[in-house]
Amino acid sequence: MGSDTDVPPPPWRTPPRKAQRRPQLSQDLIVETGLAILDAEGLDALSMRRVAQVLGTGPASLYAHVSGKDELLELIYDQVLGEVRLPAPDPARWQEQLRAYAEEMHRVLAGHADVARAALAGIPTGPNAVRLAEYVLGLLIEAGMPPREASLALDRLTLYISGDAFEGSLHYARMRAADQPAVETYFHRYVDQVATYFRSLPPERFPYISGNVDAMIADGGEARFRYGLDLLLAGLAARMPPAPADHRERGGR
Amino acid sequence: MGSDTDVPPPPWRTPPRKAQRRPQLSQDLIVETGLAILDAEGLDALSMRRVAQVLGTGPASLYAHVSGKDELLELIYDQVLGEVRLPAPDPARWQEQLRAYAEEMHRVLAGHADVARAALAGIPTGPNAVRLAEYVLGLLIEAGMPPREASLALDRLTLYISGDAFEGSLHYARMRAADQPAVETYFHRYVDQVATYFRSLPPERFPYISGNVDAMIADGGEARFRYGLDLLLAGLAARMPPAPADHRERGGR
DNA sequence: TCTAGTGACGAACAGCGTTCGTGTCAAGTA
DNA sequence: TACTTGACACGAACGCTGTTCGTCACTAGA
Repeated sequence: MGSDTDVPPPPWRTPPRKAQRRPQLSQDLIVETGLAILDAEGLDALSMRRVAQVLGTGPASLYAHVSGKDELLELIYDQVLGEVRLPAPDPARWQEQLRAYAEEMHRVLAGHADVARAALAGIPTGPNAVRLAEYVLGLLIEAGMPPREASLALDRLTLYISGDAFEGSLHYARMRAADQPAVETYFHRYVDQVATYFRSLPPERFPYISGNVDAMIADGGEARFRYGLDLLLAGLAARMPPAPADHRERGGR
Repeated sequence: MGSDTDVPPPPWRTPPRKAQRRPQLSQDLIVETGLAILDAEGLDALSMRRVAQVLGTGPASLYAHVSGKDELLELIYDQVLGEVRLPAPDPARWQEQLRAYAEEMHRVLAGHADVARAALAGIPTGPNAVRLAEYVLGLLIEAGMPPREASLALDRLTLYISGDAFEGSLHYARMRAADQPAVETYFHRYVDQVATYFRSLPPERFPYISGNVDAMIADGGEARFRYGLDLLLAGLAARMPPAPADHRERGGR
């Protein structure tokens, strides 16, 4: 979406205009800088002062382009959503495409450290969020789902994806806070810690937990996300009207 | 100004016998006070200084009983989880009981303002969280689900409940920040605002959103939560092995 | 009665988001 | 070309946060 609206190179007029005293602050520049800090140092390190410092100015200068930190987070989040790539909708394959959408969205959110913590922290109404909502809504409605239920499904699916990414980002933040070197190292230690705690529970009072520790720690974040997605999609498929509402194919089933 | 070093009312807990010089701080008292502040003024107002102020002391005094704010939030959250009441597990009615569990949990979280924001903010491992996990895990395993899948289902269900409550608590926080008098007033205005925004979108670019605004705002938080819960339960039911013995229902769809 | 130790706590540190008042530069107008 | 205007940059400050240090009062044990 951003590729057709922005025109990055106007080379005949602006480039040599280099006023170092006035660094040409803009909302886009602030958002870009904020996202860079978020990716490099995490959400906890993202402060107005930090953004201003990177831009070589004071925090007060940002408020001419951004109403506050909340708006900055929303803008950053929507910028990230712009990376979500969607195939052309094909309602006949709605289930497959819905899964692809969820996994793509999850992939993008996971790729930007703990940006998901900003996702749930505000109600996203940016242009990219709207674009994604339109896609899912259209897919479900064209597949035959009543609009009211389609909006419910969109809402729940979004909540699930954001919630899972949010939870994952918390682990990421803890890893960062603990100065752990690698993701695998941190995760291994964390899982070990939880497993040890579960095993230490009195078996007569918590037989199911203490007796199934290995089963509880068997699956990682990826498998957990897919399992919940499978549950939601199965639930949706059970509610979807059986025959496609298209005029041509009346399949017997 | 600011000479009011006298603490006017400690209405939550008045030490009747002990000397006022030593207010007998304890972890329980701190957690109780923190929960009271959370309920009365919201999570944003819950600070170490605020807790200390209510207890008539300084913030440094709290650190002898609580390692920091994170631990305090975890303790408060687990205290809230203690309010969840569970019936005796009956695996034959696992679906019904699982729904009851989810709604009870949701009810308790919603009853404590934005305590849910503390729920997702930390990984709960308190005694009450373990108790609830044991209940759900046992219910699903005894109903015939493999332990590994049962732990997946528990994980996803917990995420969904917490995520939904978290989202709701954000609205609560915004209502509080906007000094809105009543919940209904705030919600009505918010929904109106979103609906107006959706209607203002160009119909040729966003036909499904702008054409179904009424359907999108039809259902409130309660209905949305139940719908997602239905999806998850339906997905689980489809994966559950058929009942072992007496009663089997032929699905009529 | 003396001593040891534990918990309470004032003060301070470093950082946060945000606002105010002032300064300065670029563009518009005469 | 000279003047005006207005938007933007920004230093400083306010009030807040979580947390730590050093000290001090008090109580329990000898």
